[in-house]
Amino acid sequence: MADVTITLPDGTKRIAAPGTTLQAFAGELKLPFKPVAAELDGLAVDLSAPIAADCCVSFIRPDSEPGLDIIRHSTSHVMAQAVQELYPGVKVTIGPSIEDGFYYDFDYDGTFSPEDLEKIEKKMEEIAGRNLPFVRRELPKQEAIDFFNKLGEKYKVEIISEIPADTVSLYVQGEFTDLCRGPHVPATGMIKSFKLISTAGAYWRGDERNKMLQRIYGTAFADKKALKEHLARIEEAKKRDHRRLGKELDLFSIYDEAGAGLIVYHPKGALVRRILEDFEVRQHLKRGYDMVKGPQILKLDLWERSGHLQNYLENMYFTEVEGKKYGLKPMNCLAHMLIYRSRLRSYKDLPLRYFELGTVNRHEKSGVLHGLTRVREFTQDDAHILCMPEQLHGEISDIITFVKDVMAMFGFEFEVELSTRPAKSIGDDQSWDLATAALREALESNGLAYDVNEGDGAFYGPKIDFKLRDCLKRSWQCATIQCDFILPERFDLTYIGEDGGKHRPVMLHRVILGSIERFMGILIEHFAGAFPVWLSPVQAVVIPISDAQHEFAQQVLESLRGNDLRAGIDLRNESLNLKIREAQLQKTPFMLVVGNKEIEQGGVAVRLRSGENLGFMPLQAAVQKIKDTCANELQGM
RNA sequence: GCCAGCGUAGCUCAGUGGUAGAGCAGCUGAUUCGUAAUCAGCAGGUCGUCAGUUCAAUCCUGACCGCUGGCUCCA
Repeated sequence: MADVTITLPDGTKRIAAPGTTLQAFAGELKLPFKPVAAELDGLAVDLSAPIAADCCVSFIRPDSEPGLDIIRHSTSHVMAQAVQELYPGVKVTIGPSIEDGFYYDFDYDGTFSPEDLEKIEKKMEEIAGRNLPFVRRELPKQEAIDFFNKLGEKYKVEIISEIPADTVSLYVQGEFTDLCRGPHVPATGMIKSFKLISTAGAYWRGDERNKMLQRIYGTAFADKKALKEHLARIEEAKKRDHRRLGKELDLFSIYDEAGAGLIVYHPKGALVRRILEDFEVRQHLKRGYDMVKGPQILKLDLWERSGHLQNYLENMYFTEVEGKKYGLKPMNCLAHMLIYRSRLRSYKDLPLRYFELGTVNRHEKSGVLHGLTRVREFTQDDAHILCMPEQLHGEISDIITFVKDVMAMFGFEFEVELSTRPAKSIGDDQSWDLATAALREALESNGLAYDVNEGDGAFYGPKIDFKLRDCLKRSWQCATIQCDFILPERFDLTYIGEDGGKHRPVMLHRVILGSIERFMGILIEHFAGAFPVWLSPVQAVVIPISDAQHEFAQQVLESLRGNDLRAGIDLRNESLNLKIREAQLQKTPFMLVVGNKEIEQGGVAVRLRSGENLGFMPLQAAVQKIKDTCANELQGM
């Protein structure tokens, strides 16, 4: 048989005998790394695969993204083997690699304790030590089903039954066989740097009606050093956790006595929040929104009419006044629709943009609450835009620009998702299609990359979500734009068109920051507590060196406040070093030190929280410096 | 809501079947200081709540409340 020609990534060509395995071929190449698998004509395959014909081959580095993915996936198989060796009778389900690690879900009647994880880890090391090859087997579906049936692995049987192909692939390592697409590392000996992280309950197929399985999370890397660095990074990230910083910076707290998921703002947290809200009001007025304000409770009939009672009941709180039932608002839209309906509207009035910093209450399941990012009472920077269908595209575009501008100013990166009609929803197909198309077009004309989330829309319409990540890479929805043809109909909202006839407006629900609470949480983590100066609760602290400068320091403080700066003063009988240290730990942007020298020259010595010492500045110059910094941060918004 | 772990002083955390400790913070006094912790003394807790087991529970058991990590859900 004729030799085959292999093209390498750099374009060079090699000749090999047909049937040469990739592993053997890699050996000839003297690669500077130990490959975990290869790409054969763009398809990831095992190194044990033979080269049958002319092809392009590139080898996958263990420290590359696809390489780590394969290592983690193989590690999950090793973990499954370890678990089955230690706990006979445990059924395996699925065990994929995920961002930064992997997990495997087991059907086990007991639970895994931290001590169990240690045992499993030891067993995994033992299996790695056996250096068992990962052997790929392909067999007809029915044979695979019979095979797993014999083992009693009913979950595997269920999965195979749903695979459309005629044959499936299995991977065998020693006594352990798992259904798997592959590829895998050549042998368990390549699994060296891993750690089991945590356990969790997880519903089979993610459905809470199904049995809860026992999930074990772990992570794996190409080498021990990378693993150690990863674990250190997580520790480092925890230091900027907003729950921790919220306490350290005395911003807010949550009290058992008051209730779970309810935020109590301390002076500095309340101030930051207020500054954010002021910023929002300015931005909305600038962009043609009108401020409105609805009540916290509205009669039950209204919630029934809007569809909330049918679709949002389990998230709502109710109360009764003089025999009349009321619902505490979980959303702000109702009052906004009433305002629209309060008089006859002309097409010349549209679009109408109603903006409200609306505080809503939602009953969230206890297990989902999380610091500021998932709470039971929060304030949305909510707006409802009522417009003609032909204005929809422009309005959505403007909102997207609004979101982009605000996120850019804070320095956030975000991900975008388009969510379509869910099972539990109201309205006809035509309206849903129209609304979904409008959102899609606006995204595309703005050149935003997005993922589609089928069936994840609100019950009244499809939506675009903008997601930010917290310090531990968890993704949180902040801005959202929801298109709604349904509520205007339910509330019989109309406008008089050019033709003198009645027409139905379209409604957009949208938020920019989302919830002020959640956004603050993300902000705290993003800046590690060192807020931009314009947002800092204390922009400058005056620090006299000793009692002798107290009077002058007070004058400096008054002057700062007179210039609309948020300033504090540290008059404690403590050393300069201590005061500097504490101001630093509080992330105060400007420390204005006052000693006798400064009094003589009528100014302050300026130190930044970066540690940089700017030295003496006349007081007015320091004030101007702070103001300039703020203006610069706000980028003219 | 479900699975697991946790709940000890204001905070961070030790600890034990015979009712508890450290550091920081706090208070008092001394010190009056030049850019990340001055020194000394004092005080501080029905060990999340409620039941149960026990001669005896902060420790063991159960329920509840809350927190943490996930799952489902969601801004």
